[in-house]
Amino acid sequence: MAQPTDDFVSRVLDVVAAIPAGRVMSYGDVAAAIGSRAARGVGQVMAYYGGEVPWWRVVRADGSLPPSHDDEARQAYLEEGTPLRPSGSVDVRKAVWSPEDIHSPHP
DNA sequence: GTCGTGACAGTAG
DNA sequence: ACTACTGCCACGA
Repeated sequence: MAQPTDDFVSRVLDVVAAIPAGRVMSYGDVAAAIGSRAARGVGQVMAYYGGEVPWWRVVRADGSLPPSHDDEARQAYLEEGTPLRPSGSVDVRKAVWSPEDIHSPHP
């Protein structure tokens, strides 16, 4: 049954799973991509179902990594080649991705 | 059925 | 730079 959980979760997982390697999306961006502002809801979905999607490609609006998993995420960025900043965060300026950017104007 | 909490965002002071 | 409030969603007690 399409409970509110499965519906919201399905959309979040779908968007997160659609993020290509080397790119990242902020919680608010993911929420906006599914037509909601539940940045918090997205984080909750990650906490419960994040094991099924590249949660490390989801970062905070300022590019900061999750306080509890920044170490894992940072390692993944090195493997994916995500633009990192000397501050230890992601260069959101270049790594921010959007479902409409699938065309990738220019790498 | 209400309250509190959490991998958040944005604005205001 | 910081804290505080609000908005949104789901889960646990």
